[in-house]
Amino acid sequence: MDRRKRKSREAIFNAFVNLLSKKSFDNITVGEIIEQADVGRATFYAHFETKEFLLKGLCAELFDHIFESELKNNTHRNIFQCDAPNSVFLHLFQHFKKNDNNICKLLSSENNGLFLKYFNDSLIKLIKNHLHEFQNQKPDIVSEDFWISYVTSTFVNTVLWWVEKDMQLSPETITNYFLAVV
Amino acid sequence: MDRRKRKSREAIFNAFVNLLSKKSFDNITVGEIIEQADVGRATFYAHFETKEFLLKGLCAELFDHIFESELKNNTHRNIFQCDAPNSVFLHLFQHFKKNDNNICKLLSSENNGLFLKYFNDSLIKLIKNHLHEFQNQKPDIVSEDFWISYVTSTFVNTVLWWVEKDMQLSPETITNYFLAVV
DNA sequence: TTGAGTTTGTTCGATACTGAACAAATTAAA
DNA sequence: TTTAATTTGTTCAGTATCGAACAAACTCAA
Repeated sequence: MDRRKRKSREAIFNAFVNLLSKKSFDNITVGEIIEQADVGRATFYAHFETKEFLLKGLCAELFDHIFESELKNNTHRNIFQCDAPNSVFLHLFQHFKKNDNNICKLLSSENNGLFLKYFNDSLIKLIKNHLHEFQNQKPDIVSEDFWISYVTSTFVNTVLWWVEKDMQLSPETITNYFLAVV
Repeated sequence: MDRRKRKSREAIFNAFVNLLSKKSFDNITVGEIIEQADVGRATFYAHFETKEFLLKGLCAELFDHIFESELKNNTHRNIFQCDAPNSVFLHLFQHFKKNDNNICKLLSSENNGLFLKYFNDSLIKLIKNHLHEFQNQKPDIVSEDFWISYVTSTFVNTVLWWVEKDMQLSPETITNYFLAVV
């Protein structure tokens, strides 16, 4: 990616998450974002159609990172940085625990609907790749699609519950909780 | 200044002073600077003719800040930030004490010749503006030019001596030392 | 409801930056 | 000295960003 694109993109993401740590998504204006990101208005809209797409992009960035660390050839520059563990689920919990870029604020926010939607959508793709890990638990009656949807929503709910309890359990423990129920 | 120019300029300055804190001016290559600054080669040369001009620019930036805080309307964005005291000399000593952007490395470096030259040149302009503070000390025999040169070099030597002694004396004390001898 | 102020999203000419290539100068090693 | 490798400084077509303006949509108090 062109150096300028990468810089603008990172600047906008960083400004966005900084603002998210202070106020809710709905109360953040594009004007505030571009001011904090120190980029022009036209630049913002060259990258993101709307504020919602920015949020979507942030989620994509998170899951890109998760996907990539799976493939082990972590070459491209991503705003999320860590040493990826074996389990993708543990990996995700760890990122939430680290509260990378205040991502948790998005989950526990009053207006988390949009984020949850993206979260869910991205997660489904991830779960599909790891379906084999749950294959033997799947009851024969249910369809695969339903099974994927079930595992995904269970994961989302586990995360929500965990965040609501201020993430007092360790990422390892909550991962085991999740694996135990599905 | 155009947002892009300002950003590139700041990035290059910051990369430069970071490198200066690790190695001497002569051992720093333009390649290293642009890598750390994360800008293209052509961009560097669009801003600075050579590495020497970069150093010159850094000095200018420091003295611009000093001059500006004198005029009290500190509007434009400068890489040096502080609350300016009454005495410009104290102000300068304070910046050295803070070691803003490793500026001291430049003074105590083996190859400080070039920097000292710029330092001296910039300082002369500053001293000229404050000549009235030393006017009653000037012997009648000596010319004004000589007097300026004398005060300037005395200040430079005071700074060098102070830095050499690891700046153990407070900025206030060393300022008084300086004012006492001239 | 009205009107003033804010925010959104778009437009466009001007400009800075990119990336890649290149010859020339410098440095280091053989 | 000769050679290889590094570094310098320049060039240029392609692209992203700038800044400033603008209409349209929205907000909210009067």
